[in-house]
Amino acid sequence: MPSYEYARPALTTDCVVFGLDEEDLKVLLIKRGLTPFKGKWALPGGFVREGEDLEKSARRELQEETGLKDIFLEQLYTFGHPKRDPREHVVTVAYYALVNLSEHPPTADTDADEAAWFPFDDLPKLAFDHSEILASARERLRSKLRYSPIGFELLPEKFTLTQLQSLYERILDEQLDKRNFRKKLLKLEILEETDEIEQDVAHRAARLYRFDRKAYLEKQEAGLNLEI
Amino acid sequence: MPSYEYARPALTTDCVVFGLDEEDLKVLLIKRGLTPFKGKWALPGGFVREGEDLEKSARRELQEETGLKDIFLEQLYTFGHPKRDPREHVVTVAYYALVNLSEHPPTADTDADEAAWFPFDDLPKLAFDHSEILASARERLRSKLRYSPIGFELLPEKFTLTQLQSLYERILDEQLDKRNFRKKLLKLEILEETDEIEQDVAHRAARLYRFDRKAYLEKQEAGLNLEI
DNA sequence: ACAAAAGTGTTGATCATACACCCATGA
DNA sequence: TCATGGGTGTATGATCAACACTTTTGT
Repeated sequence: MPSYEYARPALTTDCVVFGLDEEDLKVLLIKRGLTPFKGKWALPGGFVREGEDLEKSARRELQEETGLKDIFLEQLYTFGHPKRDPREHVVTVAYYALVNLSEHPPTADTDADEAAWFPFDDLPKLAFDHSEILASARERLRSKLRYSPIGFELLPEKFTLTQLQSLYERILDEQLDKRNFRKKLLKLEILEETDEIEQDVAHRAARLYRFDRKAYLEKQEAGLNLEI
Repeated sequence: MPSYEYARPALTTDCVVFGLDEEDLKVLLIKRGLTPFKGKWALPGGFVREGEDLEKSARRELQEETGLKDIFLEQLYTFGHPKRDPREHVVTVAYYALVNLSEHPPTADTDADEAAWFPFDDLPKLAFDHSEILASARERLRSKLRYSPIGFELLPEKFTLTQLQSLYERILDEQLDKRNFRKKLLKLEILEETDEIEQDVAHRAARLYRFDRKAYLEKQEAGLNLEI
């Protein structure tokens, strides 16, 4: 059955970009310059080109629309309800990405459209089924964080244990015990203690740690359980 | 940016159907009747039609090619490498399905092609990148089984605890302790004890249990951890 | 009576949780 | 010297892993 017997749905990629600052878990949205949903906020994304790899497409669109590149990106789910785009049947392969907000300030570069960070808990109405995609990405982030050290992607290279705990608390949406949290994370032996401390704080400065990717990969290979 | 500015990749769905019998974890394959890979074994699947929902498409192809319907089916991952199909760029949304083999005998109905069950550990060379899709489905099955009671989909409605344990052992590929396994599963309270026992065995007959879907959903709602 | 699998409890080790105070620093 | 968050240990209960024998049934 050759493909040209039937009309094809169109194919896009969309990307849920998460960032974290002192206040919130944030999401990067772009303001649409074109119909449909012109002027509405939406996920960055666009049509996949013939011959283009899906992840490459997601990364290309992300860079064109928000300036972001070389960031953590993982496939989320493919959404294909025939009516999700009012024009025609458009299937979208959704990705989610994590960035360190301190290196990607509140308003990113933009190619054509306006881009801005929104608190996840205070989002505008979104175009298409993008709210659904966002909810699904939020759920994935939560569950993935429980068994995989992806949180580091949201932090600067060097961070304090309190920053890390706060990240877990805000993403998992539950309070954690300080002592137990530290014990557990240090026991994993995937954090490297640096000899630096945080700067410019009006109290005792905390030690800075760094994620030890190599140690993590070795432990993962060895089949160790790295749940938090 | 309207979709017709660029040529579109084609879109298919493919389905990895797992079954379990006394011997093996098995996979349902079809023999391709058309080029490319004519005569080679492949996953059941085919082109998504304009206006057709993805999951519906996967189910339709599955029924057309293997006769299977109304089975557990879940989206796996979307594979889109531009060269995965030698003809042109074809993106496939892969699903995986679980069936109770005792109700779907070794050779299924077929629409156009030949369909047959193969032991997962002794597969023929497959068309396209279907080996990769299969490996990915196997991994998903393993990890999903650890925290979700999907194993019941592979068993008859009523089953013994030994059957269930054997299922876990074969999918997780590790030996489990009989007493601990029983304790753990019974404590979850998602198994309903029937008043029947297995028939025609040359030894003491085991009690039959049934998966209590309602109890499971309630516990899941309540946020209980149902890891094995 | 024998072969085959069913069924059943206890113990020790490990892990998770709960919890409160002193310390270092800058203002 | 005060305010702020940094950093630390222990005790209790819960959970997990290891382990072997008796029971039931069919042949």
